[in-house]
Amino acid sequence: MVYRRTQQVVKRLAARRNAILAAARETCAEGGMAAVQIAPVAVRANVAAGTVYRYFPSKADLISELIADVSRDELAAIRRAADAAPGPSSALAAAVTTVAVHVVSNRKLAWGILAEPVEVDVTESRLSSRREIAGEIESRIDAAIRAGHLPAQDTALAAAALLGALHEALVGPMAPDSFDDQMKLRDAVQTVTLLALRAVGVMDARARGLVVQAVLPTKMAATV
Amino acid sequence: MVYRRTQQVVKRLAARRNAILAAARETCAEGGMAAVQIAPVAVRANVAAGTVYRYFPSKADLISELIADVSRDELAAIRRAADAAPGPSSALAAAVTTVAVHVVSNRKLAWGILAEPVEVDVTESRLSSRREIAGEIESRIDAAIRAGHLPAQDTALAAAALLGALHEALVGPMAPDSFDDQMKLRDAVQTVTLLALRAVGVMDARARGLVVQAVLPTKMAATV
DNA sequence: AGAAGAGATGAACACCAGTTCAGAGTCTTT
DNA sequence: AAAGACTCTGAACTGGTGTTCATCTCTTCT
Repeated sequence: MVYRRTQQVVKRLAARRNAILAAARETCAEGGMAAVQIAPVAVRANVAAGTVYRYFPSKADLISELIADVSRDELAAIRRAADAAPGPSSALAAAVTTVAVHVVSNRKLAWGILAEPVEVDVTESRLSSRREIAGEIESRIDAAIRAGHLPAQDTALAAAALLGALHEALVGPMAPDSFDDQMKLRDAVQTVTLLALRAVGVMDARARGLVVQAVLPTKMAATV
Repeated sequence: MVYRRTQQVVKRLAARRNAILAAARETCAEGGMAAVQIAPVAVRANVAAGTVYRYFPSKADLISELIADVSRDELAAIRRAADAAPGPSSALAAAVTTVAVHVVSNRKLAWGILAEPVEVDVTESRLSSRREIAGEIESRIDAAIRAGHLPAQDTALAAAALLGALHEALVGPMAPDSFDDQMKLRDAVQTVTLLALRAVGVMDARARGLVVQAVLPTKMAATV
């Protein structure tokens, strides 16, 4: 007898897989990576614990996919924002601002994806996630250098440093407990973006202008 | 009967405690925080596993003390370097360079202390460690501002961002696998220090001068 | 409708490092 | 020297979470 998956089943399987991933993402956004355990995620996705293993070989795989997923969305958002900017410097400012806004708006998730301790080994996917984002920033820095807006420099190191600055200032443990009102949040984003632009060599006066332009069009409540 | 600890015993107890902490530190420097487990540390310190619990109530306490210990040394080194500098800007440059050199020279340890996933909860001690170091950097930034060398700004956020940049660029997962030769290491330190100084608003030309001055006197092989 | 393949279930299992504690060893006092 | 107090030992215990698998349910094909 030849059993063949009907279209309906294929769809249901895909939906389940997505439901599990979505459940993991929501769980992470609410309680951080520590809360992403098989049992709770399964409950949230309306499946049994064992079912999770029919879709993901192990917890490490589940979390790796989660990280890749979030990372993909983030990268797309950065590209969108940067591509919409009028010039290389604005593009860089827009990229940086986008990252800043996203991480402050979704700190638990960002922290979980980026740095929060996990039992299983997810260093690989975290690394490639960082590489993707850093690569994008790096190419924007590079474009600005080629346009003569920035001094020549080690772009890889600069990109890494920029992201590190954003993360530590906005989502790390030292970041203010809560950016309660929109204004404080906006201030923090502006300050850090300004810092980042100056770091790569944008002149102070020019940087201020770029920051204002970059922050204005950004939906502050953006979801990662 | 009144039992009284003789001086010799007090000394031995203290020595043992130090031996355990030292063993933990060495273990962390070699294998990262993941390697800091009670059994291996006990073996290294030449005591039984149970003995560790006569000196530290739990693994969390042991690691917290380890973090505090390293942090204390680091803070002292930063102060020493900064205080020896001729002016506020040089002091800031010296402080940043010191951190940079220390973290690249001891990456496994730095990563373990700063950000590596741990089973137990050490967020508190990591937080205060960061606060101490960031506070020192912050006050140096503040001094430079008061001296009119830097524009006014949110110093707390700036200090956090600076440290984040150093960490991500030099010890994070994206940092080059190894700064094999002294020259590469020196280059990385210089580049990142330059980036950091520009971030807080030091003019590019001036920043370059400060970096060269700051890097020169630093023992590159410094131990944290 | 019924047989057979595929998917889902969830209780039971396995693993593993932190922690405990009864007994052995060491030091202090009389 | 002997008793009492403190310290050390390390094998056994514990707790919690990822993972498995015998069983059940659902789907496909004749």
